[in-house]
Amino acid sequence: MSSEELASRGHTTAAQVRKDLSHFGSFGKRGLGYSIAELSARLRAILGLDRVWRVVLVGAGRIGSALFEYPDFKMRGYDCVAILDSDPEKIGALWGSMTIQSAERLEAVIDELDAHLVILAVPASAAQEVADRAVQAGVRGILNFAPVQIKVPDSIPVEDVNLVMELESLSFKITRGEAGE
Amino acid sequence: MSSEELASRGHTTAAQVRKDLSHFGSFGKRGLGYSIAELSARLRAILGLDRVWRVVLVGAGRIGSALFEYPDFKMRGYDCVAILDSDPEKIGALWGSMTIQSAERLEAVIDELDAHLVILAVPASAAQEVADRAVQAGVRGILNFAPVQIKVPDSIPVEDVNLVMELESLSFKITRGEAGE
DNA sequence: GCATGTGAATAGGTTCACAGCC
DNA sequence: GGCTGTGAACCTATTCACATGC
Repeated sequence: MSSEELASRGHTTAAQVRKDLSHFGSFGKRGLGYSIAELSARLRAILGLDRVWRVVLVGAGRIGSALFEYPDFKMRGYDCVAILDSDPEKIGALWGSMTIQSAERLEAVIDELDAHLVILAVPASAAQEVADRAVQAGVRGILNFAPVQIKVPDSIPVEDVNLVMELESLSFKITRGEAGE
Repeated sequence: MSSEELASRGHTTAAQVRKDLSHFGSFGKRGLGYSIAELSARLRAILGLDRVWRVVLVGAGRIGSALFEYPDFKMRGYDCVAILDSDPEKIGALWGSMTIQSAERLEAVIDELDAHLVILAVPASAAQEVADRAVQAGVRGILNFAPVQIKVPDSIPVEDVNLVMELESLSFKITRGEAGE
């Protein structure tokens, strides 16, 4: 496949595709384009997707449940090894074959199960405390759904997903009359 | 509040805050800083948040449910005026005081209720068709949770939320050993 | 011949630093 | 004195265009 075709699929330009890829090496063949199989394998390695990431889900509410049921989740190499919640009503309940455990067990499960990532699907008021404890317990990265900026050491990457901000971005673009995407 | 303090709260620099704000006008007072009340009002107007946006939720699955229950949703000026699904088992069910309607009614509800935005919480296989119909019916913007790039006219902004990509971004940052955020 | 990979040119965005105003 | 608003300097990212290799 040519950089031209990759670009059109990815909402970008051919030059951009080539420049970006060249940053990590030289994967194509001149006159021919890129081999999908090879490109895919190389990119998976670069992105760190050629391994299993063990994930602890904190917060067994609706967002947590939506994530847990997401079909691509396990398929893409993310293994949810524990579900925690602080609500006594929920603790002990089963999601599929997994038992919801007490949020107090956060440090224990990260340590015992050697978890790499934590998904924060808790209320904003609890997010910072859970994040602090997770970092202390040795977690490597955090996916944060709580609508609050959490503070962690620079060495721990955090990705924020804030649904209201996505809607606000739409509002802005519509209001300004900008082009889409 | 000074640009310095705004910066520290927003994970950025004072110069950045001033430059960004200056793009939309001159909201501060020299020697004093910015009035929170005025700044907030001006930014809300710029972002188009000083009005109600009517939203149609398509897909009454777990993601849809998580969104619908999100407390900030209505509070921030987004009014969910209809919930649609194509599953006959779900049609007619109540979420709060709202009845889930047939997905066939998409054009009808957009038109009748003068909806501005559509939230796509449907499987990837259905996303493009729903998007096409929504655009045809006059929707102004789309929030897309389906893990697929939908094609719409340039004049219609689309925001994509892809949970797996957020995790992959974490994987990459951890693998490269980069700093967080 | 054809499409990559890459320097050079360009555009865009961030930081600096200070004049101007409170 | 303090802090904004902004041109100038700087840095990063995108686009161009072509030499290189299949």
